[in-house]
Formats: sequence, C-alpha cells, structure tokens
Amino acid sequence: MPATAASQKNISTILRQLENEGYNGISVDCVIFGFDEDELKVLLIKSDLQDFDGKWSLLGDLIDSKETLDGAAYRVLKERTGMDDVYLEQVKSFGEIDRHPAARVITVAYCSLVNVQQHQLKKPDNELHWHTVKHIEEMAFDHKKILDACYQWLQKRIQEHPLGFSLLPKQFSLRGLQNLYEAILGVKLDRRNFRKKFFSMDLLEDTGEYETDVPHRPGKLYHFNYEKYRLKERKKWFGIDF
Amino acid sequence: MPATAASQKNISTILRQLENEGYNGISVDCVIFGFDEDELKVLLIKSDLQDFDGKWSLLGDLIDSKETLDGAAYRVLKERTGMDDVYLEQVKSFGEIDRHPAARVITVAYCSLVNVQQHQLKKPDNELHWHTVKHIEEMAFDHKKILDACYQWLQKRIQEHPLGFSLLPKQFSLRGLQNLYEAILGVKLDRRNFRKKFFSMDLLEDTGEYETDVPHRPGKLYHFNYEKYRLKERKKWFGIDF
DNA sequence: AACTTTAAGTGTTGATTTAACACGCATTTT
DNA sequence: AAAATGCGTGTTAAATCAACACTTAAAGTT
Repeated sequence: MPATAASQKNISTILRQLENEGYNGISVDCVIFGFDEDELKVLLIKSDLQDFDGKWSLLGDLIDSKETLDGAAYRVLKERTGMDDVYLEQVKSFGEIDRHPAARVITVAYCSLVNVQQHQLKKPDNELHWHTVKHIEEMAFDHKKILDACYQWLQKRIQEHPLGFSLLPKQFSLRGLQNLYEAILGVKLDRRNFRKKFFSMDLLEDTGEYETDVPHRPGKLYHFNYEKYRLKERKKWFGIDF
Repeated sequence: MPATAASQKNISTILRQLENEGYNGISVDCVIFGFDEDELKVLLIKSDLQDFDGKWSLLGDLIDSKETLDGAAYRVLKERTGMDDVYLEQVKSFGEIDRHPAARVITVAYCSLVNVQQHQLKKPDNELHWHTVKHIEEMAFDHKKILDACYQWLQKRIQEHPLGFSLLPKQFSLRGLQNLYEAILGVKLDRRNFRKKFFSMDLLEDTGEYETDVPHRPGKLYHFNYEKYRLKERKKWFGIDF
C-alpha cells in the first residue's frame, strides 16, 4: 500500500506498517508564524495522538511519494488553513529516532509567514489556534525544539532578508514595522535610527495614505517594493565577524 | 525486509522494493570540503549507477531506521574515508521526485570540513578523489545542485562562524588563513586589514613557531582558541541590512 | 474652544568601524 | 654581497552607527 497523503488515510495504520517493515517515515512540519497585537504568534493544532494528550503540535503530514518537499509543505498549509500564496521556506530536518512514538519518522521543518488579518482561517477548526510564541512552554513530539529552531532562524533571517513584510498588511506604518522587529528580536530599537535605516534602503514607498483610528497623529502608510529589491545589487562580500 | 544500512546490502534491491511499495527512501549525502594548494576541494566518488556513467557523486547512503540523521552522515564519512572527529553540519534536504533514477529518494545534505593533510584517506579507493570545486561542471543525480547549495552555505557561514580552521592544520600562518578565505569567497582581501580583523577578535594564539621551507621570511604560526570563542559573549543584535 | 495626551516626524554630533594605502625587515636564493 | 620574496606594522579619510531632543498633528478631555 503506497504511503499516499496521510490526511486522507489512517495515519496510524501507515505508521504501524512502516514500523513493522523497518522503513523510515518522512513528514513535513510547518511552523506558521503570524503577527498580531504586537506579538509573534504561531499556528498550532491539538495533537490527535493519545500520547500527547492536550499538547499542541505543528501542522504536518506524511510526504506523498509523488510530491516534492516544498509541495508537501505547501499542501499542508493549504489543506489545514486554506491559506495560499504565502511565504514558505525550508529550515531544517529532524531525525531523532524516537521523536515520534508510533514509528521512526524523519521530518522536514518549514517556516511560513502569514498575515493574520488577511488570511482568516478558511477551515475554521476548534482545534486550530494562534499561540503567542514567547509563552509556549510545552509541545507534542519534539515540536518545541523545531519551533525554537525556526524562531532562531527567523530572528537571523529577518535581519538579512525582507521577509518581515509577509507578516504585515500590504500597507503598514513604520511604527508597525518597528514593533514587528522589536517583537521578533526581543529588543527595543531607537525609533529615529530605525527610520533612517529603512529609508536609506530606498525600498519603502509612500502610499499617500495614513493610519486611521489611532488616538494620536496618524503615521504614513508604506509598502515594500519587492521588485526594486529583486533588481538591487546584492553582493556584499567580506563581513568576517564572529 | 528492513531498510538497514545500505552499504551492507544491495542498494538497488532496496530501492526497487521501496519504489514498488510506494515508499520514500531517505539518504544522507556528504559534501566533504578540503583545502589544498590554495584551492577549495571536494571529495567525490565515481557513481556506481549505470545511468551516470563516469559522473562523480557525493558520498552518501540510505539512512538506517536505527540511526539519527547526524549519525548516518557521520557513519558515511567514517565508512568511506576513515575520517573521524571532523566538522559536520546539516545544510538542507532535497526532495525532487525524480532526483534519483531508481526510486523516490529524499536526501539530507551535510557539509563536512576536513584537513586534507592530516586525514589521509584511510580506505584508499581509486574511485575516490579530491576535486577542485570551481572546476566541477557536471555531477551525477542532482549532486551539482547540492554541492552549489553547500558551497554557498559555506561562503556565508565562514564569515560568521569559526569553521575555516577545520580546513587547516592546527597551526597555520595568517597568510594561509587569508588564502583560505580568498579561495572560498572568491575575492582578494587586503592583507593588513585582514590581519587587523583577526587579531582584534583576540582568538588567535601565537604558537611561537614559524613556517619552514618557504623561500622568504617565514611567518608566525597561530592556532585558534576554540575554548575562548565558546565563552565569548555572542549576542550582537540588530544588524538589519538587505 | 482651550488644553492635554500621544506618538509622528525630523538632524546633529561624537564614537566606532572600515577601506585604502607604503615602507622597513627577515629569510632564501643567486 | 646583492636581489627577490613576502612578513610585519600604522595612519588617515570616509562611512557607519549610537545616542539623543524638540516641534507638530491628531484625538481626547474639560
């Protein structure tokens, strides 16, 4: 019996079979980050395994033999959340022997960044919730370890690549952007220097619109010019530092 | 039949079986870098598959269901080269559906750095050779893609972490270190600034010894103090730049 | 309408870091 | 002894970064 998309089969059956035959199972797990109320969130689902009664886990599934890794991650994202067209990148694979109680399953972890406002969960599911990353203490499987790895990856990545914007609405205030960086990096940044830094990149464009419903002077709204970024000279060798 | 260490079984048989049953095979592939004659080298083996007549491939093997990913990579390294106690790190997983002609095999790529002088291949094998990275054009499977990914990873990594030293003898001259960086990054660096940079890190220690057999004034030999590095404050947040 | 509150917007300065650059010295070779 | 090679060292100008304060626009309060 082929190990087709597990969500449509009985996953336990497949895993038992794998285990009996001495094969390794392969899955993807998606760490889906969102940003809401100035906090970094992650989308988790209640584990369906008895072993992990009540614990939360990442969204994942076994990989079908006819799909790529990226394809599987994308499918999980879409099947479980209805979300489409989102930032998705492979981070790391995890293969501790006993990481899954039912069988030996190697998993490839992906990091995804979504705009919580825009992408309402299209498949509302009581077992599916956004959790504040910094409050999470325990998870099913080795998912806490995976989450930590993806969070660290994000902290580094966000400083070197323009991916933070995927967590924000298309139009955002500079303060909103700074809040994002402060929340993810866990530091306070100087407002003026932050502005200077971003404006000097010359990749933010004034939309002509302003914040509304704020109890103070409204800030300008900007959007990020990905096209311009794509065309920029990227090389910047020699920054040895450790 | 369990998918035990493939090197001891007939790998084709296992793969045929996997393919028939619709399972995914999982392997590790090691990109083993060395540095010799001021060039970055990679250790390759002649592919044993007819499909890739004469092409070179990375050192890899199927993962046993009783070993971790790191464990499998380490085993491959040791089995095929006799090398031990080397730098080894996971880089990325590759899962294109047709990347292996015999079956669907997902592979986890590892990057390893070894000192070519010190680690003479203990299992001399005519089919195993060091190749100059920049001259490699074609490889078996998708191994060129994997090599490229690991090379790029190394270029970035070497600037942020002290791993270059794994490619050098325990004692090395500053010129040797600079040659390493220049070869890997593919740039020319200013000798005086390079010195200043490394000495200011305060992690290189004078061994009191000097180069020998050079047709000019011999340079001092240093070694890298890993322990001191390990204890150093590592935090250095906020370097937004892209 | 006047006043208070809040955060937006804006520049300067000193300190640090980086890039560019030249000469004397130790060793081997001829 | 002279030539060749590449080691070892310091300065300066330019760029970047970190720290820091006041004016302004809008909403809320009296």
